Amino acid sequence: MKEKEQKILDASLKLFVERGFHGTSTAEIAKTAGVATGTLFHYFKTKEELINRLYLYTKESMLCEISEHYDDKKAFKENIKELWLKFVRFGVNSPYKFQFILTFHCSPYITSLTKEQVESHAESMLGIYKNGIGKQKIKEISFEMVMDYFWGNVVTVVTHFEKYPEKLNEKNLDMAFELLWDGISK
Amino acid sequence: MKEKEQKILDASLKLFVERGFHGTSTAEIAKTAGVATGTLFHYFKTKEELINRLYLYTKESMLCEISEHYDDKKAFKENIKELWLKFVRFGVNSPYKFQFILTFHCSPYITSLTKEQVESHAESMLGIYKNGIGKQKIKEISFEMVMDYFWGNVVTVVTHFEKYPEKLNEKNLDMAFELLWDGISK
Amino acid sequence: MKEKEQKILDASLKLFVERGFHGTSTAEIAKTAGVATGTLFHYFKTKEELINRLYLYTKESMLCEISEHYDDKKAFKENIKELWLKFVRFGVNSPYKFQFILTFHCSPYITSLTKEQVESHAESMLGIYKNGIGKQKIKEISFEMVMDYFWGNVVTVVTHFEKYPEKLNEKNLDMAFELLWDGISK
Amino acid sequence: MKEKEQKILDASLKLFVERGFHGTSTAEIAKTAGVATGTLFHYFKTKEELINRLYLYTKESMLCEISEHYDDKKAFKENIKELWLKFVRFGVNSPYKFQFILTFHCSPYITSLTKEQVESHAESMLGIYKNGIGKQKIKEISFEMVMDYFWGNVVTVVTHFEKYPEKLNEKNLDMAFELLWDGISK
DNA sequence: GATGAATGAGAATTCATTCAT
DNA sequence: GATGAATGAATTCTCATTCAT
Repeated sequence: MKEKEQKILDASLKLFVERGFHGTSTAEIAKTAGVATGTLFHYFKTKEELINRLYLYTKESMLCEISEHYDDKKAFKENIKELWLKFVRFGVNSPYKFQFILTFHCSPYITSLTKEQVESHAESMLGIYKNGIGKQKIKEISFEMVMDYFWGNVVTVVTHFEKYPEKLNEKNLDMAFELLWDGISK
Repeated sequence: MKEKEQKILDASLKLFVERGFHGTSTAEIAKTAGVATGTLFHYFKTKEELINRLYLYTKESMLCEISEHYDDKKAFKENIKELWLKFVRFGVNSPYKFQFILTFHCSPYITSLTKEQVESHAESMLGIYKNGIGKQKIKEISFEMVMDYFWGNVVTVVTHFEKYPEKLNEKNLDMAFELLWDGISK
Repeated sequence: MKEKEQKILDASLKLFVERGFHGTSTAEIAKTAGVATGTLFHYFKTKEELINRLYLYTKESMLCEISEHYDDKKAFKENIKELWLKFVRFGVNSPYKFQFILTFHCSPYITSLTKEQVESHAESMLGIYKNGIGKQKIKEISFEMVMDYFWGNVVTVVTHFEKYPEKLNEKNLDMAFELLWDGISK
Repeated sequence: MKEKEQKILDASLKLFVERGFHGTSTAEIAKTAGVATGTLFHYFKTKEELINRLYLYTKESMLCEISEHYDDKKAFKENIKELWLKFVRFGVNSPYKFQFILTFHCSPYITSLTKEQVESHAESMLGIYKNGIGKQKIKEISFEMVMDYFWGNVVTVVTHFEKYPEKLNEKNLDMAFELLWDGISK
């Protein structure tokens, strides 16, 4: 990716999260990125294309950092905790990207075409779920509920540590995971 | 409250949730409410005042429906479940108001002055928390964490049942609460 | 005139002078006058009618205070000084009315119909002029020039004493008149 | 200065003089200037900035044309007449600029910051005044009064010749100056 | 007479987008 | 590729005027 293109993505990530899509003008993005407005439209045909490309970029960033593989040698709880930790760490380390995905996942600016382009984290979760059910480790609740609960928990925890950064340490992370685990495990 | 004022609040609640603050024009709000644009500005000096008054209104609506009292005769778990249910039911019955509070609670359009005007639900939660800790019913985690976890759980559950309305029944509500309870209880 | 009608005239005189015609809203006039907007439009069909009636009112006020008669017994200079003094005193004592006439005499809001309704001070001036020319007291310059010079002088003097109110005394008034007199007299 | 910027200044000069600040819409200015409304706001951030920049521009125009130097070789009267003529000629040749300065010099739209940026014509006048007093050529009246009288006279004369353009000739200009000179000289 | 809620055309200003350089 | 002047539709907000009470 060209340097200016990257700068535009970075600037718009920050601004879209802080002020929303309609609250951010392309002029501001260009200014923040240190380029001319014409340059922005050279790389991104429209503002909508910009936010869609930004969505692809952030989602890829996240999936890249997650990319876990279920490890049969480890205990089931370890496997799920590892996945959980990866999401939480991504959220804590890349708060803008995390918040962007959170905010714009359901927004009308992200076309369904874009959404199709990113494989969801559902697949890896589905494996874990089936395994957990099979081994009778987790309660018999629907896959959708577990998915939503897992993700909701990640969001809650990331948001919490963003509010109270001084609380972010291994012990509290472990405790936070136990809240999730004790909730879903048998 | 005057009839037209109410219609404007209703219309803006819907539109702000669906399209965001900057994504909704005052002309659209007025049209949806069935009044002239001038009328909107007769009741609300600026668009910002409108969203702030809307915030006060929705928050009051919620607190009005929650307004629980801790009942010593009931078991601790019953008490906390009742509070949880009230929030979830509010979210399910008033999805726009619930989503509005969720989206705009942290938005820069809501002034701190407005936020001061609504007593948070923290107070009732604090009573329950202390009681739970005292009776050694809940894990020894910080109050802030319990608060965030409780609220995050409510959000997750409401969102889930909005996605899958056919799943909304007593049994699934109970199961959803158990996810929370087993997480935070000793 | 009804009390509220008078209050509206007073309020609009002040506001039109301070902020101009378009810079003053009827709502502000009503508020300053202590009446409802509807009341303003009860007494004055339109904003334009208001400023036209205000023009008639201020012009009448002035002409009423001027209303001089040429006195053959007095010296020619005395006669003209008396007229000059009356204008200057009106300007100093009723600065809003004076400024209003000054500003709106040539404005497009005052219809020619309105202007016709007020006899100008030209008539009395014409008498003086002819007399002055006849007695060979004043230079042989056109009537129009004398008129404009006389009136320009009044405006200059009134404006000057408004800027430096501490200088307003008999001596300085006399000196100011001499500037005019020595200019136009032979 | 860019071509479109100049066209906007020219158009607003005409319209502000003819209809006043609030009586002129930015849309009209843009239309008259032959540019889009957006272009106006590209060069002038607000309507207020426009009128302030216009004030600087007109005042500079005038001072540029005046820029006299007292010439000791000439008679005192000649010197003062030359200055007077320059002002009158500016007013006659640039009636819009002259009227604009006249109307907006005391208006609240022109910020004091703007006024500071233009050196007044007072300085050259002060030199003439001191010289005149010193040579016992002019009456012993305050500097402020002479200033106001001189300027008031210029305004009167310019306005008069605008009303009666057919009267504008050397002879009448001389006569008009004599009105001023005989007024202030000993 | 007096009120002020209601109206909608019009005001100043913003902004995504284009295009000549 | 890069720039930023230029555009005009859309936005927030104002205001003269009306009319039911």
